[in-house]
Amino acid sequence: MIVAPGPAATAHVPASERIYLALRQEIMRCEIAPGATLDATSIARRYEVSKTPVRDAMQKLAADGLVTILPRSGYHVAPITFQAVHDILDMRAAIGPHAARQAARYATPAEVTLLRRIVREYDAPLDIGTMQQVARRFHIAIARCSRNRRIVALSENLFDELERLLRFAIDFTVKTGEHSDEHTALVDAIEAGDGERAAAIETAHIRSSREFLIERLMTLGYLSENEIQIGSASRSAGE
Amino acid sequence: MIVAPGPAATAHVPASERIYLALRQEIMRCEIAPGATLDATSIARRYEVSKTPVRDAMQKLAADGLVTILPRSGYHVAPITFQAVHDILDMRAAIGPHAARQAARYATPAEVTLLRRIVREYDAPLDIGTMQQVARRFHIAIARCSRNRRIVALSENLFDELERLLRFAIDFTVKTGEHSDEHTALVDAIEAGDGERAAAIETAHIRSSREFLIERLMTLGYLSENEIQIGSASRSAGE
DNA sequence: TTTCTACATCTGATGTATCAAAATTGCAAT
DNA sequence: ATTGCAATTTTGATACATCAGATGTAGAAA
Repeated sequence: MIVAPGPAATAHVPASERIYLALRQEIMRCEIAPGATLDATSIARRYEVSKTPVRDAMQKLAADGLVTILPRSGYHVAPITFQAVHDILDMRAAIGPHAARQAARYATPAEVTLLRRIVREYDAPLDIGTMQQVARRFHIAIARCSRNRRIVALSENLFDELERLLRFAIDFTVKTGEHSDEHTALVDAIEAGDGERAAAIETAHIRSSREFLIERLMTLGYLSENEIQIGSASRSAGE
Repeated sequence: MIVAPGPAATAHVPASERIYLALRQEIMRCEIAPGATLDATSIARRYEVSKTPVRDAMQKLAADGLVTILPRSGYHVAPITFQAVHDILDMRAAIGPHAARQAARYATPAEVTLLRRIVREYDAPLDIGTMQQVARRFHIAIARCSRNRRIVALSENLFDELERLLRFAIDFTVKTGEHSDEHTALVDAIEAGDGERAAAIETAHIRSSREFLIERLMTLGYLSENEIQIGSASRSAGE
């Protein structure tokens, strides 16, 4: 029962997936402006395919919340609103502490080792961009420890979207070096199996992170009053 | 101004939406068995449309997590696994208390009134089915108070899926009459603006709800060991 | 006879080209 | 300036073609 001479494991390039990934990346990097209208036909031309896979891609993007589909009208990439930023940060505040608490219950020694390895990456001075990447991996690793696939998927989604929303607001060249202690303490709590302490640390961490980001947005002129609106007037998204 | 003689206000029946809703309902009511394979062609015949809207519907269902798409292979309705039940209940444990806490911050008097009206429905003796409906409306009303659209959407999704997962396990004719106090206390805390108390009550509530459901599942013979598996062998979902 | 492998077939998803319907846009007329 | 109509644009749907994977059959080896 050796597995044959396998010509590599089916290197499928499911076309619609290609377009989905490509568009997703462009949207996330804001190479396609928030609020912009997407024309299925021209996209189909650009990627040299028909419109059907484009439709599939649009559906997937809509599922991610990256585009909204107005029936018989058009595909719009989600605008950046204060509401959206708030929702995401608030959602992290709901998920993060819970994930930390569950991680304290379920994390294996191997997983704790992985967490420590990630934390160590904070030692080097990092720009905000890569720091966010590290933070992303760290928190998603914790999410995995929670033994809840939904939480993992949701966490990934939140980080992705947050990255996009902040791309407008953050100067990615800024250097920072910090947080290492906080993260170490969190891993310690997880290793000790102290769920409440882990949750508390994560709560504080997310709160400070949230305040940092909000303040930064306000400093940079977004969030002037209590409304940021980059992109089309958000059609009240209906029911 | 006046909306024309309108043949009814554009009773848009966006075909793909029709099929999506129809299939969704069938899947949720387990009229289509968990783990079953869906044939796009026959579905297209059944609803007298082409395959394209069926594909769109499948994408949406996949986004809801109700079907999994194996590329070039088939559409399968999600099997019922212990993991799935666990994930959903755990997710509620993460979201619920946070929503309650935020509701305590943001709820308007009108919203509190609405919540009290819903709680009052518990006074009459209800079977489990309608009780779940009431519980659903109650918790979603709270989610709305949190001012976080994601939390609202996620809550709705969780309740929907939970309903499906439990349809196998619950005897919907059982009568129960309870919980009214717990819910009243929760609304009181929200009205008083006491977020921590609201969150604590919700935590306890979800915990007892969870235990009730798990115990019920075990009593009924599901969850024999620590695995329930209705439907196809869950292809280990990769990655 | 049994089993394993190689081949052929068949099913069903994926993609293309085309068409129809609806909405937005621009123009013209009042 | 506003309203109504027509033309363009773009989505939504259909029918058809293609292609990968699953299934079934037959033949060879044990």
